[in-house]
This record gives sequence, structure tokens and C-alpha cells, in this order.
Amino acid sequence: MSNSVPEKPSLDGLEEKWLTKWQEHGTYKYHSGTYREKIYSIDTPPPTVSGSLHIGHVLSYTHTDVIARYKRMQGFNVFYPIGWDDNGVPTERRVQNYYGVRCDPTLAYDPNFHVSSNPGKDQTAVSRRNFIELCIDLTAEDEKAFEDLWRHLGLSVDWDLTYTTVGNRAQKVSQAAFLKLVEKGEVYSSEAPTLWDVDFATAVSQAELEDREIEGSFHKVRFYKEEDNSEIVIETTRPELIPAVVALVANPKDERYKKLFGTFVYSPLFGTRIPVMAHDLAEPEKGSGIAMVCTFGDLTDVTWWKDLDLDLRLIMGRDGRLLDPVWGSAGWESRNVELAKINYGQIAGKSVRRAREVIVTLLEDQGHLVEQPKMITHPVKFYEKGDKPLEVVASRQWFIRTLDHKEELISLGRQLNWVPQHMRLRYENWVEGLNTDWNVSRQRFFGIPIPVWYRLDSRGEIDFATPIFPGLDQLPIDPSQDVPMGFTEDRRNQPGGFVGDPDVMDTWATSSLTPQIATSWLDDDSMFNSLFPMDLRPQGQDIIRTWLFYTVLRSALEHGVLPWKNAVISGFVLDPDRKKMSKSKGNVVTPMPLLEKHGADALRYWAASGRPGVDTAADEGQMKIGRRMAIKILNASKFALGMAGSDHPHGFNSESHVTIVPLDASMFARLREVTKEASAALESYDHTKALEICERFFWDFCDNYLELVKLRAYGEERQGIGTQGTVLSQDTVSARVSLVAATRIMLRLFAPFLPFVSEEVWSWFNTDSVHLTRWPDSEDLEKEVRDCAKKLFGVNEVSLTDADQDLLENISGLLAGIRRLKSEAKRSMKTRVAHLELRGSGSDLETIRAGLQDLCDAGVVADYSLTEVDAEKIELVAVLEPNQES
RNA sequence: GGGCGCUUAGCUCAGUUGGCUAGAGCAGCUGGCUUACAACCAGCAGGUCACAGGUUCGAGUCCUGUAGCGCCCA
Repeated sequence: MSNSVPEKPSLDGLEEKWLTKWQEHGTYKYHSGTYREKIYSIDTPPPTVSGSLHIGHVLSYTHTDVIARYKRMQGFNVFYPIGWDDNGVPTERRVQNYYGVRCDPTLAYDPNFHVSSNPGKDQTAVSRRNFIELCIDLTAEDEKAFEDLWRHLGLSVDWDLTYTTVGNRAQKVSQAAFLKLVEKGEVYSSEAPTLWDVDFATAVSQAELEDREIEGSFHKVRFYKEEDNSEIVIETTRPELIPAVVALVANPKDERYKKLFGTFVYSPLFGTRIPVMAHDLAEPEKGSGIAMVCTFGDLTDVTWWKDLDLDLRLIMGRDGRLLDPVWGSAGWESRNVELAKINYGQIAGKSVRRAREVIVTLLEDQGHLVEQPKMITHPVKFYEKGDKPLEVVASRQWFIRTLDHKEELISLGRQLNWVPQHMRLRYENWVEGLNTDWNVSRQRFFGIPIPVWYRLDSRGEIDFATPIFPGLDQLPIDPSQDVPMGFTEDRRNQPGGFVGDPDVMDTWATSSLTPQIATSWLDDDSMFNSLFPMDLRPQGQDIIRTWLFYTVLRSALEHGVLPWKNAVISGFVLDPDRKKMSKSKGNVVTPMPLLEKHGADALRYWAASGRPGVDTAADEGQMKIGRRMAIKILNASKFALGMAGSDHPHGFNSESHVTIVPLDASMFARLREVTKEASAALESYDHTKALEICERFFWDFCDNYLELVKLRAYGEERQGIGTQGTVLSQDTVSARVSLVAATRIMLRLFAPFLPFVSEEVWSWFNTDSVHLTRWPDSEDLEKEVRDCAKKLFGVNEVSLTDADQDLLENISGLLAGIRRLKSEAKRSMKTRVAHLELRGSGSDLETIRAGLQDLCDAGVVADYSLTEVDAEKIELVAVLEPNQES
């Protein structure tokens, strides 16, 4: 046993030292080629690198690392990769702001393009390829910041397994998975009304929506019955859509409107003849109980349009400005075409907002408005990253079928082990509430291209019915650069030739494949089979409906199974005042300064004190406690392991027999329980409980056990028992072996939580890494005692019994009693007790007899006596020696 | 409007299938340099378990309702 306990142990410099050594020694490397049963595979969340680092990244990633380290110590070959999510709109937006550019796909690539180091107010237009190059450059920088944090925090990931969500492999997997779903009939394209963000100019999916309460106005507008031109009043928040109105609907049970169903009315301003119809979704209580249906104001309009088989009058452009239809032409008939033209002329080409103002004025001027608009607040759908309400536009999109698979998805959700369990309900509620298939096309620039070309007919029109797909062996492809089989580049965009699909995939269409990307799906079958389905998906509660849901969906569609066995859902990190952190509030806590101030082990301690699914405040107090514990581990270990380092002759050899004395055995009995309880807690992903159990034992060990055995371990002369010259007593040997063995066990228990200080202390008397040792179980404990006896004293035979588990606790209680007496007398703890009388029942006194000598040593008791009395518990009567100074 | 979670000491949180006087850390107070540690140690004090009912020999724990806070969905 090598032994180099430092004189003055310190946390300074530990992080750099061990990060370097772990990297050099490949401590956390995954070893391919082992059996599935011996592998523990983790589907780590790839952080959005264009987002800013915040303390939340420390919390959940530390939780995962604790589990990874625990599993590794249990002998699992841990597959623990990390990925970078550099895909999608956040990256585009960041590149635009950072470099002051915008993408214009019509421009040609400029190989000599350089970004201005001082971007002005006006954005420079750049080609798509230039733009993508900038995206890749910037994300590379962003990845470094994340990697620095993870490394500094001591995450035990295998950095050789790192992947990105825009890399070649991610492109290949995303496109292959898409094409396989095409083959299975689970993907289709269609021209349909789609939720559309006018600023980003892209379609969005149900998962990317959020409702926001915004101000609007109810306008009471007159429509006119065909039969007698009498008025009928509807209320709308979208008067600018009156030119797109295709029906009025009321509830079939609504007596007020029953007789109107089947009749026609004319719209104001435009004179369009439209039917009055019945539909269940019309709410009698809302407004006047009769609503106008437009193509399209919202998703309800889409439902009505489909259910009632209504006409289509599109006026919303993809840029959020109104189109300019020809009044009087087919579909745009009017009973007063000239008036319709004049009125519409005022709003054509205008934004929604401006058009609304104009329409309201026109309605008022021409007498169609019943009264002044009434202000209301109402929920409106937004793209979660957008600033303007979503519009519904008709466009061609690719969809993955989800609605057909709801039941299967719910059933799979019930097979997954959710931590905490109630998170399953969020998933189930989401699946139950799905109302559209998953639109995976995005009209963006930076992303993985949809791997599709279309034929152009002799007039140059796109034939969407027979798309051309690449073979799996061609992937990845970019249809705007690559050419489909049977064509040459000069046929691109030519009549009779082909055209590439201009869209990219929703980023979730890639992120939902992280298990497949990380585990070499399609590239290495044996690796994939040994890692998939994976063991653990750790992630935030905010992306259950996206990342978790989509990943389950893709795995179900492709493999027919769950992608992992366990999903551990972390809570949010709140600011120190327990408020949600947000950029706008300016209360975002960044991790690096805290890491530098308190140290990695301290931050990890804080993180581990937050349970899965529970929101946790960024509390520096908790970090300080973590640091304090790391220091305590250094100091306590220095003392305990210092006991091992005697070069003096001790009188023991391989023939000797050592008996672990009852007090020491009692400590081990408790430690055995601790290892059991901590293991059970970690098995159920309750790292907080595991840490608490270990921490409590450790503190108790320091405060009581260490103090009780201190003198015995030193082996100093004392009454009755003691050493003769340099020869140690059995009791001293028992204490020293116990101190060292217990410390070794505790270091292994702390290793997953506080990897730096654990490794440092371990290195004082070992050459291997504590992180590659076995997680302790009760058998290890006996073995550890034997090993220590052998190594410290050359002793082969050791007796360790756990006859009395309560002894240590009882003696500790009495020591606390002695301390209380001294404290109440306002005397120093080293004050001698001239005489201590222990009064209690005969059986109680018997239970403590084996620890009395240690108690007297720790309590500085000169002399004691036992008095048998009829009492429920042992009472102490102490006579303190007089204070010599006063 | 629907769903989920939370409410225990000044603060942050434990509290298992219902079972002794409801625990810990931090903060507070009082002492103490004590041969691992003053970045430390010892001791003390601090609670109507959100509220109202109910079940039970017994409820922080189970049931019903109410209030407040937070999150998700519509």
C-alpha cells in the first residue's frame, strides 16, 4: 500500500491535475465488444450550443454523471457519449445577430466572403452556402464553451464518442430514417393548410406552439341575408379576413339560427355570397353565437373547412402580407365586383396589422360596423420562438404519421420507467391531445435537407405525385447539389428535368434519432445491437412533448420498441430567490464563475442535492456546504490514513490474529447498512437520498467514531490497556485497520458525487483510480478489512463480527452527554472529568461496557463508576476538575 | 376550462407500508484554538406539519373539500 498523505491537504489544483490524468489514462473510455448485459448505455441530451450556458446545465448533467459513475463502479461498461445540437433556427438566428448577415438563397456562393468584424445595423445578404459555413464556424466555437464546462465539472463522458446533429452521420441517419418511413408508408407529403410563422417564413409543428394571451378587439360586423337583405351580426377578432370568408357557422342546437341553415348571406365590403351552416364546434355563448369561417384564420377554420367541404379563398401570403386576388374571377365572385375591387385595393399587399386597421375604417365608413370594437385579451397561437401570431397558409409539407399510432405510443409510455413517475402523465396527456400528424419540413436554410427530388413536366411544373428518392447507400445527399439517378446536372430546373426539394427537416426529426446516431445504427450492427435499446434517457421536463415524445415515436416506427428503459426527468433551476430564470429578467445564473469560486465537487454536491423532477434553486449556500465536505474528506482521510503509515515495528506478522473490537465492528455494521441503502437509492435513481445517507454517516463518523478511537489508534500509554514499547496492542491495530478500511469504503461511496476529492485521497495510497474500483457491497466490506490488516500489519487472520450494531450509537450518545455537561458549564471540551458516574439499568449498562474505555478517552474522563438504578435510560453524573486558570 | 406537482423550523428540504417526544443542513444564540480539520468543534433554542372535515386505537402520512404557489395542456 503506497502511502503519501500530505502534511496540509488542499483542494487547490485538484481539478486540473485529475482532469489531465483521467484524459491521459482513458479512465472513462467505453470498451466495445462486451455483452449487452454488462453495458449501461446513456442517451445524453445534446445541448443547443447556440444557447447560452446556464446553471441548469450543471444540474441535470451532474445527475446523469453520478449514475454513470455508479454504474461504472458496479462493473458496467458505460456508454456515455455527448452530442452537440447545432441544428436549426436558434443557430440561424444567432449567426444572423453575431455576424450581421441574412441568408438569401438566390445569391451565388462567394468563396472569398469574409464576415465584417464590426457588423453594422443593416444585415449583409449572403448565399445559402456561405451562411451555412458561418453556422458551422460559430457552432464550433460554441461547442468549446460547453465542452469546457462539462470537462471542468468532471463529467465522465467518453469524448471520443462525441457527435453533432448536423454532422455527416446525423445527416445520413436522419435521411435514412426518413426514407425507411417513406417505404413503410409512414411519411407522406401533402398540400394543406399549415401553421406558419411569417417572420421565420416556415411551417411549424404542434409541438412548437405556445398559447399567449394578447390583446385584441371584438368587432361586431353586419352580414346581409340573401332573401331580404336583412342583417345578421357576427363578432370577429380578424375583420381583415372578411374577403376570405367562406361560410357562417352556428351550433346545430342554437334556436336563433336554426332556420338560417342552408340559406346564403352576403359579406360586407366584398359582397361574397356565402352559405350559413351548422357545426358542433360553434359555441352559442361566444359572441353572437354565429361565427365567420375564413380560409384561414385558425385551426378551427381548417376543421370547419374540411368538415363542411367549403370553398377556398386564400388571401394570406407566406410573408404575412395580403395577396391580390382578381375579384370577379372564379372563386372571387361578388354581387358588386367594382366595390370589392376598390375595397380590396386598399389592403392588398399590406401586413395583417395594417390591413385590419384599413378594413375597420372601411366597415365603419360604409355602415357595416354595429358599434365600436370591444377590447379583449384572448389566447393566440405563437411559434415558441416567434414574435407574431401564427397564420395558416396552404403549402406543401412532408408529414410523419402520428395520429395512427396514439394507442401504441401510450402503451409504450407505460412500459417506460419514469423518474419521477408522475412525469408519465405529461407524456400521456400530450399524446392524447395530438391533433395533426408531424410536419417535418421546414422552409429554412441551415439544417438537414429533405432527401427528395421532383420531376418537372414538359411545361416545367413540379410533379409531386412521383418524387424521386435516393438509395440508402448514397446518403447523405443535398438535393440542391446532388443529382438524382438517371439525370444530369444540366437537367436541373429544366422542363422535363428535375428539381430538388428546397426544404430542410425539423430539428426534432434529427434529435429524435439521438439513440440511433450515437449507437452506430446502420453503420455497425453489432455495436448497435449491444447498445440499443439504451438504458437511460436523462432530460428536462420542458421537452417531454418534443424530444422524448418524438424519440419514442421514431423508435416505435423503426424498431417497434422503446428506445430506452429509463427516463429520468430533471427539474428546472430557479434563481437564488426561487424565481424562474429568464434573460428578460436578467437573473440567469452562469455556471463558470460559480465553478471557479466553489469548485467542481461543490457544484456537483449542490446539483446532487436536487432530486429528479424537482425544481432546485441555484443556492450558493449549498455549494459552500459541498466544498466544506470536500475539505472535511481531505482532513479526516489525512488522519485516518495517517494511521496506516507507521514504519515502526509493531509486533504483528502473518501468524498473528487480529480481532476487530466491538466498537469498531459496530461502526462497520452501520457502514454495511449505509452501502445497502445508498445502492438501493441509486438503483431507483434517487441520487439525493444516496448522497444524504453517505454524508450523514461520514459526518457521524468524524464527530463521534473518529474522536472515540483517536487515542486508541495512536496507541498511547493509558491505564490498563496500552502499548509496551513499540509493540502495538490488539485494540490499536483494530482501530487502525478499521479507520483505513472505513475510509477506503467511504471514498468509493463518495466517488460518483465528488470525483475530484475522492480520487485525490485515493491516490495517497493507491496507484489505480477510485473510479475504476468496485462500488462497495457488504462482502467488499469484510474483504476491505482483511486487505487492510494484511497490508498494514501483515496479518492474515482477522475476526470481524457485528454482534452489537447499536454500540457505537449508544456510546456516541454518552459522549454527547459529556460534551453537553462541559458546554453547560461553559468549559473547554478538553476539561478533565475527575469522576464520571453512569447510572442505569443493569442491561443498559451491559450494552455499553465494551465502549467505555473509548468513551473515557474521548471525554477526557479520569475515572468512572457504574451504578445500577431503575431508570429508562442511562444518566450521567460528571465531576469536572476545577478550572485551573480562575 | 382540463391535468400534474407543491405547501413541514426564519431559509432550503427529509420524513418509507399510517406507529415512540416530527428530523437535517443553513441562518441565529452560547461556549471552545481540542495533535485531521478555526475553511474547525461542541452545545442550545426554534414547528398549530396551508386550512376544514372524514377514516382509524392512532394521521405530516390515507380519503373528501377549500385556499395559495408553480408547471403542462386547451
